Amino acid sequence: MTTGARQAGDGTVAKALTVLDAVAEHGRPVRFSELLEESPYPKATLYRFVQVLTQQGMLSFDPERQTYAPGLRLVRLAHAAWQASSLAPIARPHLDRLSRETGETVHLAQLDGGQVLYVDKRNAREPVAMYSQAGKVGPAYCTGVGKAMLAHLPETELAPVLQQQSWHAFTGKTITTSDAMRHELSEIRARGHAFDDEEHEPGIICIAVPILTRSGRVLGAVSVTSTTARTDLDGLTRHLPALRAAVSAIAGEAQDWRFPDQAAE
Amino acid sequence: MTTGARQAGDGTVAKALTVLDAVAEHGRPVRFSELLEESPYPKATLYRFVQVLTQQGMLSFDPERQTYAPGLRLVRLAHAAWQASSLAPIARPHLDRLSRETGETVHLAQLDGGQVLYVDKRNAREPVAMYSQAGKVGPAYCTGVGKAMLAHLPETELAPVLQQQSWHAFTGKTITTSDAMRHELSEIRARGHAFDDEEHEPGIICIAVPILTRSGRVLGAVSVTSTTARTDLDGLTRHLPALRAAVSAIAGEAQDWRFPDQAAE
DNA sequence: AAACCAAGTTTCAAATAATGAAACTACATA
DNA sequence: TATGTAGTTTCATTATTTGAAACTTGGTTT
Repeated sequence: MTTGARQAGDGTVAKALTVLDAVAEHGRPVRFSELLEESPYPKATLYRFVQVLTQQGMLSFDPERQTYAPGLRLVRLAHAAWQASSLAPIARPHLDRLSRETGETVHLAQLDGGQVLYVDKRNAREPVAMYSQAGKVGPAYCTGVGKAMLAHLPETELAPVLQQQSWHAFTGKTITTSDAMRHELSEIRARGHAFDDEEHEPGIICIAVPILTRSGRVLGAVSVTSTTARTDLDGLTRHLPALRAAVSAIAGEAQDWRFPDQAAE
Repeated sequence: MTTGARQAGDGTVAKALTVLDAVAEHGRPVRFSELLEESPYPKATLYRFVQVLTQQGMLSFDPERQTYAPGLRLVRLAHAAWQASSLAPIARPHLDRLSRETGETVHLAQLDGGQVLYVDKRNAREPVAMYSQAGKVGPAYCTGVGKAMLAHLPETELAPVLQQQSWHAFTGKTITTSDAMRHELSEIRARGHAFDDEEHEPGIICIAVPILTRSGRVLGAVSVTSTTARTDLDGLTRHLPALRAAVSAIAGEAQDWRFPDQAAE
């Protein structure tokens, strides 16, 4: 095994994906020269990567502007990813109903690498959503869905995750230490649901419930979000029955469908 | 010496992406052996590809069941792609409005490699089971959005695309030859909008309008879909004003956003 | 108009990574 | 224990990638 300086020289595919990331991170069409500035690769090498990726549909090239953007092949792949590796397809009808019943914003999230990945979402007003809203990641330590999931992680998984958190104080109410979080998590465990009391964004509050397998393994979480202008934490608890109903329906179907028990790793 | 131009054997990256596609197409976690069966590559080679892709986060591996699924990095990239290179973010409010006004299913599509890629969708108030979801691909020659876009393709792009079509007769009304299609396309061009008269699915009809730049380049298309049980082609034309309004709004914003006259920001 | 410049594209020998048959391991089943 | 199946590793061979530099293109300055 090559320890020490692990250069990017350990795989052509890896390097090409680096370039893909670079384009994606811009969020706007990018010029070749812009990529070149940030790239560790020489002109000709980067040029070839960009050519291959474009030819493969992973990037799209606008010949008028001479700019590169993420390609439509990625959109296609996304559909598959969303279908296959998330709870979203199972949860869809239940989120729809929850959204109708509560009239509030609804989130479905899963835990990934210590972060919260929003896998699906219903807006307070719009009844239909796409995977477009998946792919957004957020902090685990200051969101309702994040804390709901952390509360049910076994210690061996929880410890490293807590270590990864940035503990940035987004608001005055953000929990910013591991110890405080462990206390909060035990309360959430006892209570069965988590709140986000403006810990991430001022004025935004939510109530969240974890999706668990029968054996207690965490699959994800669902939350109902509102604003302090419209209600308060107590007010949110009136959505609990609907929230619990949705979560247990999702858990039941997920169990049958795809997540037989036993933890990984 | 350049060997005879063979198929996709022209790059490691391309081959790896092929593997990605294979996993994505399954729509469920796949075993290594399943991939091996379909793969043109020998065991060791495929194994290395899968290893690299997993290590890179493009695939995720479930060690319990020894299965591969599309990975989280892919979800993130895909989100970026959807945001940056599709019309969806621009079109969103307009699709919402069109959906409200018509009460029917609304599709936003783009052309990708001779196929129709549905990049966004709004369901009808009465949901009808249908073959289309955001991120899915469909045939260009027998869908309203597909024909609307083909009608405005320059000849140099149209010819190869027509050659790629399968011309499978999904229904008795499907157009199944290039010549018939060229005639249909000229009618669509003259008329300004395309119909799908049960050419893809029995009972499903739609009206579609292309999204064009000022210079006439095709960006995408929007359609309003209904069923023969509820209306007919003439009936669909009453949605034309709303459809045109949505399309021209999208075209206008797309022009500003994606094709600015000056690089700014 | 000529000179210049910047961005993008191509070349080619050297360096490197990919290849794949076969051997090996792990685990399940007879 | 024997046998089969799925997954993993090895390593000499082969093909691909690499990147400095030269070249092209299109636009701007002198």
